Amino acid sequence: MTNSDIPLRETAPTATQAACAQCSLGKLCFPRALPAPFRALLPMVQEKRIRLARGEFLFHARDAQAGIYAVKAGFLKTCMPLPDGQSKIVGFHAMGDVLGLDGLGRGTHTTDAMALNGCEVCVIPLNKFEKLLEHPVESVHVRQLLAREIARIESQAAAVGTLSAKQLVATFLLDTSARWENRGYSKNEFVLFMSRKEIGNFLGLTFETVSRTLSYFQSRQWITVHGKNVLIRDMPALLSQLTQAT
Amino acid sequence: MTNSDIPLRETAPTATQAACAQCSLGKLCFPRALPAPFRALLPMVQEKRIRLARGEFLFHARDAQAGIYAVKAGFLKTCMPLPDGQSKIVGFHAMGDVLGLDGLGRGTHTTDAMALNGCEVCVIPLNKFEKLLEHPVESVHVRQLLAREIARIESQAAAVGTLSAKQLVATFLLDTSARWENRGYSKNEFVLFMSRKEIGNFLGLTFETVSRTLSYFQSRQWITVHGKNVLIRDMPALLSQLTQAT
DNA sequence: GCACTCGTTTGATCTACGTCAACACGGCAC
DNA sequence: GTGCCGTGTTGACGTAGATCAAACGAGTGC
Repeated sequence: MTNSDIPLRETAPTATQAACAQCSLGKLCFPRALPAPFRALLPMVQEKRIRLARGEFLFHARDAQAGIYAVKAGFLKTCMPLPDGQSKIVGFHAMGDVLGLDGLGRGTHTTDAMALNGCEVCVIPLNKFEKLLEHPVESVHVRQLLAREIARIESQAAAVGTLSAKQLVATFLLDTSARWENRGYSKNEFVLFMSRKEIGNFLGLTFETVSRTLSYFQSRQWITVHGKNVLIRDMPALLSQLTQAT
Repeated sequence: MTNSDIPLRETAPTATQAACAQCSLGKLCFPRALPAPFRALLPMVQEKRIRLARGEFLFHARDAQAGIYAVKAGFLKTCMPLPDGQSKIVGFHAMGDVLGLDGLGRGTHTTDAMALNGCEVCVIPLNKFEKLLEHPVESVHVRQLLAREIARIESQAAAVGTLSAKQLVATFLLDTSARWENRGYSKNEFVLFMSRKEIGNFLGLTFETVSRTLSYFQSRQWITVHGKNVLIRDMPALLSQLTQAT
């Protein structure tokens, strides 16, 4: 719990820092969101990168928390185990997302995190993360990350179990579109990085219903789907679904 | 953003501090969870208490965030507005709960908070809250509150939209029971402080289904319900519902 | 006392979505 | 090429829970 042994500003540049500086994540990435004067902190927090193959786990629920993770490349899902042995996907995560914050409360994770394809993830070990948090600026940043996560999950929780299948799938497409747009890609044309089954699990629907609903949207010319490729052709029509009575 | 003008430890005891020291919330309350050396901070953070009548709002979604709230007495619900004009209950809150954390991310609330009955709520204005957070111990405490909130909502989101009505209502009863027990009351006999309609909204069910499910549990002698009064007579039977196939 | 409202229970029916099942497509091994 | 397997689409049918409806009890005002 002492913070006197960390030479905050004096740390010399290292290979890691250089790597961060060149990182394609740019301002999306968690450490990079630091204001310029605090960039020198980076070498201290970032320990290593992990590569994960499709299906590998970044962490498991009930694992002692090892650290905080920033997704550099690839896609992951986080799943919450249910009492009946099933498990439910609570989030999809892409480049620039931060994972593992759920462990800050109790020191153990509450979800599993699994790679959906080849992934590269930066790891900040927990003890280094704690040191970093002694810095007020960074502390505020993390609090904002946590609060935004609360807002995101709350709105997800509100949607599932209230909205109809059409509303849910429309919401999902629009959310995915917005995420791609935020990352500088087209908001109208993108590739889904998860299967119909995973979308269904996430939305509380069966994969057949997801498939049928996508087909329905396509039959109305609102979208074009070929496997995982999606082209949005009528965004307003999708938006109007959200306000439909049923 | 300066922190030099706050005489942290020198503050003399005040009426407010005395009030906190005698407060019936004890260690449940947010400021009281501070370790003893930091109790002196209290007079600085707690500005006032608000009284709310049934149906009054503590804050609205999109309000600029005014502060952080600790429930001293009574019950509240937080509701998230949905795009179709409906609104969904995302949480019930009782004595000792902290509200308003969702606003830390963007500075505006994402939910409405409404009193379910007569309430008394302690308010920590945001600027004072920020000052308090400059203290590392308190900063950790808030981070834990946030992380727990994430875990709570995540597991709620996982349940709704996946579980059957019987599973949802059983979970709800068991959660409510655990909350009462945490506060030092009986875990087998308690009073629901919300209507069937509100339970249904929270769980993603209609109030008729909630009512029918409670009647079903009663017909099996697992519980006794008279209006809002609940007596749990067979906790294991309720627990076994959670692991039922359907 | 009566009238009125709101919350709750219970019954009868309807429907969105789940379930089961058949088939098509694409990638991969060989 | 052929066979296989995982993923996706589409159809037929079943059901959990929504919807519609009626009746009851507890409050509240007068």
